[in-house]
Amino acid sequence: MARRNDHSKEELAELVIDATRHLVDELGPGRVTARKIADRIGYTPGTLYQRFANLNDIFLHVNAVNLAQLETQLGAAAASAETPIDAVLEMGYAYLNYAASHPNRFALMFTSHVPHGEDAPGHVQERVDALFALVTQQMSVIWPEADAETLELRARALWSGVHGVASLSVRDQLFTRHWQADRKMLNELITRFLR
Amino acid sequence: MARRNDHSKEELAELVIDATRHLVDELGPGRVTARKIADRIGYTPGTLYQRFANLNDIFLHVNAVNLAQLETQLGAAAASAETPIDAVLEMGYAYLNYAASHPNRFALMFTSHVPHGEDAPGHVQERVDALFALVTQQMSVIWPEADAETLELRARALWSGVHGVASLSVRDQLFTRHWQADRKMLNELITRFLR
DNA sequence: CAGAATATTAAACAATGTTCATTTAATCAA
DNA sequence: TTGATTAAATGAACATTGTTTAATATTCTG
Repeated sequence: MARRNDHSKEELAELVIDATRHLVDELGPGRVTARKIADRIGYTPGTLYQRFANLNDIFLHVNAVNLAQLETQLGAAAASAETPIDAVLEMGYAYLNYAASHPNRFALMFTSHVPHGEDAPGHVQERVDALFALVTQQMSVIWPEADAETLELRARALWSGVHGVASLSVRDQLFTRHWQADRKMLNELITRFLR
Repeated sequence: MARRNDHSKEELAELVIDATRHLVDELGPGRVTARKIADRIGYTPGTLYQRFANLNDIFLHVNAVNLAQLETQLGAAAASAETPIDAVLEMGYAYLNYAASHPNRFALMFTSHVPHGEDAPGHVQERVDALFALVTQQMSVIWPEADAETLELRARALWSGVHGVASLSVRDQLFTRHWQADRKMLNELITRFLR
């Protein structure tokens, strides 16, 4: 068998990314192998390397997709809020929720060894920027007189905090058995910061 | 060659842990292999598996050592401060500093896939607890009237935030080119929280 | 319809974590 | 001082990994 034009380049790339996405969900980042991806889409491992530089490259593309998805969820959460403070809170909960619902995706994005080299899809940085922008936007409502630099700093500061809670929570490194400790901590962190 | 009593069980275990610690520093968690560890201490890979269940087990022991070291540094930072708020700030800086100085150690502790199973050295949880305790302690000075549960929650909330800044900073995921952005963010986060 | 271009494969490579029978030295009993 | 027992360390093997590449078979082009 060789050269069956079952899929176009773009279709194949999407097949690979999608299969990898699901494999990551099912097995966790560390157990996703080139052969498993190839198996799932009905190709052989070698094929992957024509569209992607290596496995890491594929993971980066998966991250881009997931970040975009996360971004829309955060956007929706913010949109449903009445006040800017509520918006940030809701976004925080949405973030926590995403991490809890898709721990493996979250791990791939933030707690796996996926170095973003030159060949990385520029999308990733853009997506993270967009994420921070959502927070900055709310803060500009809370502090209308603050300059851009201050807002950027504060947004990143608070959101890093939110990220910290989510990170430790997914990895069960909070070591507390309070019910919904992560949500309570998030509430504490955000309200004290924005007050 | 076989059975040369060059080292006792305990000595050998320490040799392994120490060699792994340095290899992690030099190569990053992902590039440390059983053969490299064995090479460095002048043994063969098989030997590692008499003292440790597997590579992951070794990593967990390395984490325990590193956590203890981090703990002493945070303790020292707090001790040198005048006020409790300063103490938390200094601890935060020390945390950030440790992450920046030893990014690979930090990665192994928090951003690598090192599942802590049953066989895990209980030390790890105890070390994390001790770390949180350092923060809680300062907060009990700031809020003398607060009950234990509130303090625990607040300490974990703030420290998760600090951890978030450090995490994103080590991985260059803050995507800002402000000079010492991480330190500024940390200051913002802590002072606003404790104010 | 011949020939060029290319998508896909299959096989190979070195390196990985881990296991285990074998070998060698140290320990113990006499 | 022997001989037998115990245990430490080896080395070879295994399956699996990411990645490369020559060969293959199909589609495209003239």
